[in-house]
Amino acid sequence: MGSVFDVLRERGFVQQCTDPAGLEKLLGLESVTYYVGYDPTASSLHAGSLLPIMAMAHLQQAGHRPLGLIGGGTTLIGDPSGKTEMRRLMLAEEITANGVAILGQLRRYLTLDGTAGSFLNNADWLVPLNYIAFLRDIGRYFKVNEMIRAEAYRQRLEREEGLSFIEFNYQLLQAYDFLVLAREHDCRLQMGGDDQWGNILAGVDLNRRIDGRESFGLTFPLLTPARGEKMGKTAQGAIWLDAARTPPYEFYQYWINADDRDVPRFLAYFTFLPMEEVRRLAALVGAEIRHAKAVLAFEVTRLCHGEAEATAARTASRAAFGHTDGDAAAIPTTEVAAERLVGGINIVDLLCETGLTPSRNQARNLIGQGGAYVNGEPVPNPELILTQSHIQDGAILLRFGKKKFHRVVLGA
RNA sequence: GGGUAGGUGCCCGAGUGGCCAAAGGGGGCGGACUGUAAAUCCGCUGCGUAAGCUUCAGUGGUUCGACUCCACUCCUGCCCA
Repeated sequence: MGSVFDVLRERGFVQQCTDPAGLEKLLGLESVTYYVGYDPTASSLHAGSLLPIMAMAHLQQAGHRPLGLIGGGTTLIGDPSGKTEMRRLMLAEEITANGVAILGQLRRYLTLDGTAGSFLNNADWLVPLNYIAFLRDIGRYFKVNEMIRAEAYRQRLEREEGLSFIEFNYQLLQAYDFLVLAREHDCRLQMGGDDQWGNILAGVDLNRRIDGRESFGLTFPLLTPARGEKMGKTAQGAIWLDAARTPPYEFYQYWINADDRDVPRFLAYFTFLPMEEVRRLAALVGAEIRHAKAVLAFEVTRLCHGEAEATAARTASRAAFGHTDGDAAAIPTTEVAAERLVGGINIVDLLCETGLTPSRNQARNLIGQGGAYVNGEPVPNPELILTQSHIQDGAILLRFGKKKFHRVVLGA
């Protein structure tokens, strides 16, 4: 029987670890408290954050104790790691509100009841810090020549943007976080993206040097999808975990549209399917891969938004793409007053109103290129007027290109 | 603080008085081909039905006319202190 560490390893979560053998042993001996920090820079986490969340969930399922840490204090400064430019400084109230929202999202994956796991904000101990005391007690352990050797800082130093002093301090604060968590919550393990390796190491070092306490660090691979931007980001924007920002239907579509090459690891990372099943699905070839994508999309959506939403998203997706005649209600929908349809609505106006198209020019452009459809029929010209006769099964189905659907229904 | 080089559309990056809504590339989008995949090929990519309008860090100025010239402001890199 494999250990949790084996599970993490097998699923591809382990990029670097300060002491794999030691950590594996510890995880086998006792319930270990571990943490991952999340930056409350937005009121929602996005698909990219799912990787650490899933890792945390695997560990909790094995009986270990997660600490969900919000970087409320560090976000007041800005993290330079892997970022090409300095973050906008944010207001404290905004950061706190974001933290609350993020906690709600973490709770869908983790139990953070204060016993099985906890939720913390580093603003609690970072904000009251005394500068002189901090320099004396913590700062003395950091060597600048070592720090600038770290990849994250080196990149910044080489770029044109420069690196401000407060950002440079991030590593000290993150290391200090680990020290505090180790002392007050007996936290033994910090995990994070591979770009956090330097910061995590700094914390492990600090624990050893100040308290003589052994702690561990583990990083996840930085996920770069086969095509496109960072994980969880599309050119249209991020894929948020918040249903208000990214409706379950769109969330589902994001995953079902995954690149073939990403499917095997996505299944391992973002679902709890047993690895035998993952391997079976990953072995599919050609058009069959679509089955694997459907499973991926459903599972990830189910974990994030629940069974009902996932089912609705799947049904709507199947209906939209012509696989079945199911209920398409989960497709993004706009209500239009009945009387307006009596007079007739111009297709360009409607395209803009539904948000399918950001401007009238682009709506016309799309129509000109044959990329706009009403109920599956290409829109012949921008002068097309839609009336009640276009309603089919209670809605007008607009389509933008091959994949973007939108329903228009009668409203009050 | 001194010197110097810069700030251009989603990003990178040309442009250096009119021919510029602004080259080129990337990205994105549409079409064809497919499997709601990739690769490839073709097209589109500020707003406006149009006339036209608003963009090239900001403000003011010179000029018939400025992204291009001048002044000041803000921001950034590099060198010096």
